[in-house]
Amino acid sequence: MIKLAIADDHTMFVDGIESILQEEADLEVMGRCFDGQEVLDFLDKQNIDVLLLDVNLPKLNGIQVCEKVVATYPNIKILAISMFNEESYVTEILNKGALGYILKNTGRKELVKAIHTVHGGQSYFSKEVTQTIMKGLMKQRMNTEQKAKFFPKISKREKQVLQLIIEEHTTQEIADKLFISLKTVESHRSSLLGKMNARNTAGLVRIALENNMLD
Amino acid sequence: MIKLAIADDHTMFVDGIESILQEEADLEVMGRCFDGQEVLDFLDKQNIDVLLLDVNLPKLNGIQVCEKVVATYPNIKILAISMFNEESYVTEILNKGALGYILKNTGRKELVKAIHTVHGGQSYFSKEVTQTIMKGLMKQRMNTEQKAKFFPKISKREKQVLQLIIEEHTTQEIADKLFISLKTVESHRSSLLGKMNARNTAGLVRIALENNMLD
DNA sequence: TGATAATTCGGGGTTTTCCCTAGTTTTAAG
DNA sequence: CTTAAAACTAGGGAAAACCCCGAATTATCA
Repeated sequence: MIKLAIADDHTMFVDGIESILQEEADLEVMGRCFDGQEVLDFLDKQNIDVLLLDVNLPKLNGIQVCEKVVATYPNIKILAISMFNEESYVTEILNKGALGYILKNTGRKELVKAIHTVHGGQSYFSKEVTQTIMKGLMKQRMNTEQKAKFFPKISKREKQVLQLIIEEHTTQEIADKLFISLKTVESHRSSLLGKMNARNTAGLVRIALENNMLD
Repeated sequence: MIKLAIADDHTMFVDGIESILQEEADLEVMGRCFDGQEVLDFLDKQNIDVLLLDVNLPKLNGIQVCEKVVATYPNIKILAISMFNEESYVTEILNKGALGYILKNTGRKELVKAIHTVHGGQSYFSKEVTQTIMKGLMKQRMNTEQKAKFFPKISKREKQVLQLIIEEHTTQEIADKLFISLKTVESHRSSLLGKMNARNTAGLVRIALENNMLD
């Protein structure tokens, strides 16, 4: 008997998964959690084998939850479930110790298979996710310059500049606010364009907002 | 016995709903559709009472599907189901003839209740959705000046330009794409800045993304 | 300690965006 | 049907953003 917990903020979805899994004789859903904090509280009291974890959770997101769970309960296998086949999501949560990553458009058979695979200690990915991971591996073979384009690691100062750009401040205004030269801010802008692989300010703002790069 | 069909592109979600509804004696799921076209094809062959319709469907979206279904099969009650409590979604699909609108974070009890209510010809909304509708009504009571400030009505052309700006195209590129002059696009940009109360491109993108002004 | 990244700044230039004005066409309302 | 508002079109000039070059100092991490 594999003991499970489901963490997703969409009740209907949790209900659905639970119904599906009830029909499996060797699977038992022990708990349902609707945000990241609930997951941690639940694991405090209950022991489980596999955690079905949505990447986009309120309060603590799936990545943060995954990190904490892996650190505290290394025996729990984590299967990430998400609407989005986003490389950043996939790589981040896998780096934090999740064993599998499946999309919400996978069928019941594949879901059950994924749970069994992960429970056995092996990793499992949806077909689409595998492609995404492959793409990620390709990038790792690239040199640092190219890598930087795909994995935006922006510095503290760059983040400040980015924040002010998004708040509609001009380069001159940003320079005044940060007590640095106009040219320095331009330099940071240029770095941001390169790192985030954006062509202009519009891209900078879009990518920053879409990837929640602000605090 | 209420005959149902489910239209949603996330298999896992459809499976879940189906499992939930199987436990209800008086509900029967007749069909599952994964995009808008499938819904229309299915209704050609099969007669149902209630259609559970996701707003964000591939090929034909839920709003388009709703319009067609209401026109062709006026007896079918439509219950919209969505991840998003977005006013534009809610009002649009209700205008097209949907009877109810519930979010995917509503529980199984409420789902079943919503189906019964809609089947009886009455409308049903999630609590959050009701608030959204209320907010919408409040807006209608405002004068045009206030409305413009908070709810910028941008024209068709302006929307096209805005979309392309967000996709990082320059003014020249946009002009070429739309077969109009550089100066005309600049003019549209200027109008957008005024209507959306933005100071520059960064603000344009931020406001557009935060308010879901794109299709 | 030694390489790497971050932060700072400058010159000099091109490209893009922004502002103001203004004509024509389309739409909506009286 | 007339008229006003809006949408769409555009030009010239100013401001801002972007690019390529180079370079110094300071942090950081292996």
